Amino acid sequence: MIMERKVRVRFAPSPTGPLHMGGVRTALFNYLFAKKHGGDFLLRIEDTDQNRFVPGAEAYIIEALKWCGLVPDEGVGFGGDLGPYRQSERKPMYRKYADSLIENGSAYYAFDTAEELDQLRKEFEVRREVFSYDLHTRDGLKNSLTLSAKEVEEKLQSGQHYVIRFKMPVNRDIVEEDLIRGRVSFNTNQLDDKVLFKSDGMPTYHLANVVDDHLMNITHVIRGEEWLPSMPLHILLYESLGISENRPQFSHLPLILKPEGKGKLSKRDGDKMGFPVFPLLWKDPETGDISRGYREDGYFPEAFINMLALLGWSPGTEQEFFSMDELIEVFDLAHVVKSGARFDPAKAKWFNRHYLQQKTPAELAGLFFPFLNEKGISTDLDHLEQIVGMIQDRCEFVKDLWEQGHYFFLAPESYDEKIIQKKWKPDTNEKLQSIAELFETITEWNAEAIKESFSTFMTEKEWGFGVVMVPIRLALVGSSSGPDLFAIFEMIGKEETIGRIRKACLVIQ
RNA sequence: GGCCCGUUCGUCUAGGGGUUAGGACGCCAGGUUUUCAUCCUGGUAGCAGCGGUUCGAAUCCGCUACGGGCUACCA
Repeated sequence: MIMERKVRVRFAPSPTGPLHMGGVRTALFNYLFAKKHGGDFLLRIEDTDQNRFVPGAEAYIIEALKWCGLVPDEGVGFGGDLGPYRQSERKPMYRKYADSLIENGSAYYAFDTAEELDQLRKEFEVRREVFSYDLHTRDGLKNSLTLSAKEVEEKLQSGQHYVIRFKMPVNRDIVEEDLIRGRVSFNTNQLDDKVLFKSDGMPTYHLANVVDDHLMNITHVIRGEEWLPSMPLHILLYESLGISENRPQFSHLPLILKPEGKGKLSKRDGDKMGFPVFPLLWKDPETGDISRGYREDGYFPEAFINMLALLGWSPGTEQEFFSMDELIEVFDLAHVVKSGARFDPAKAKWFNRHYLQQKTPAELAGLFFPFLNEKGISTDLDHLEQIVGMIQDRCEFVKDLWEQGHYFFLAPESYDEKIIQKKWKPDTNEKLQSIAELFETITEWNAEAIKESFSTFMTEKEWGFGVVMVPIRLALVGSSSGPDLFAIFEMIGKEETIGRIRKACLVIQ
């Protein structure tokens, strides 16, 4: 009986900047797959390119994953027995793999300088061709395939810079069953001799990723579609290294596309259309540029995750709201969509609205409280809870509570001009003054009692409800929207209510 | 240019030989309401095109078109 290996997947970002929401989704799908199968989710930092290192990016990635609830079982910042989990710290481990490839003829030394290769690319371009270091060109270049053993030895000894390239085999069909896409095939004649080991002594992504996945017992590689073209190289690498027996299975996720226009979602789209592209706010350490984040924009992590889960995956049912546990329960690679998905910022907001409505007024009051403090407004939580209960269903974000309820704390400083034009008649002042007088006489100040006295009064005067309600609302709120007016009267109190009505009469003539 | 992947309402998607092609967001209309929003109800709208296989194709195959990705000593 063959025992199934424990599922182990990894999220392997490069710390070159803030984590894109597409990256978060990749992490999410990896996490869901791992948890669904009782496996491990690892975080490995792929920092083999020292030139692209950005300070703070790694900490950002870790914080973002934590905020999203995608906590790794192993990895940088999370412990684990198969570390280090930062590739720069694994540098000494890769050399012997590269050497073994040279030894068995799967790879070779190449001494061509970057300048020489650039020059070649330009020459090819003039002829409208594309230079590729491959079976057609490698025999005419400076490498251990064309140079004598002696020359190679001399160059190596003299410390001349070199890289190690994979020698792509001739005319082999590499066919792989991608767990999302099904059968995908490539012919090696179309593939080039990728650099595996750089002249600075670091492996490239291709070598490091294969070696590390092997050493870390990774069973499934779930990554973005941009990696699909290098899958045959990776498969060949496992084979040449003699470690293909337990090699992982591959799955390539579709990309997240711009809401409008062509191409994949980028930071610019967010700036242009006013939505975040990153989970957390990011300040570029070099330029100082700020990129907004879902967290700082007021999204709940559960809304962000729910939205992301349904972007490129569907449960096959009509359920649309999922907790993380529910996602784990039903997640399935087979239901990942193959085509790229356009991101819809309106739907992200809609998800946030849903999760906000799910919260109790007490919970929301707790979240709103610090926000008010920042504005220098002090109040007590019980009072706040009552207010929140009145305006919660009008909000998508916690910050909307202010937009929808500022008048509970501050008297309006101005009144909507359009509403004045439309609803403030010549006799409105007089009517409001008499209503203020009526309010003076009310001793039991609650919505129900006020409404009763008010109704009686209106009937006596034979005034239409609609004629005075809007002006009063304008006086109290500053605009024509909001919850039940009598509830507002009760909430802001008798003195304040009367004061605001009288003030409006003074200001609006 | 070459290679690879993809294509169902405007958007996210279900559906995998026989369905009135389902849901959600958005949008529109109606209802509720003292206002506005929420909410409720309803509506709008789709199988890229052409060939083939088949009694029958959104579904299988091919071609075309379109979209996307890759094509660095970046990941």
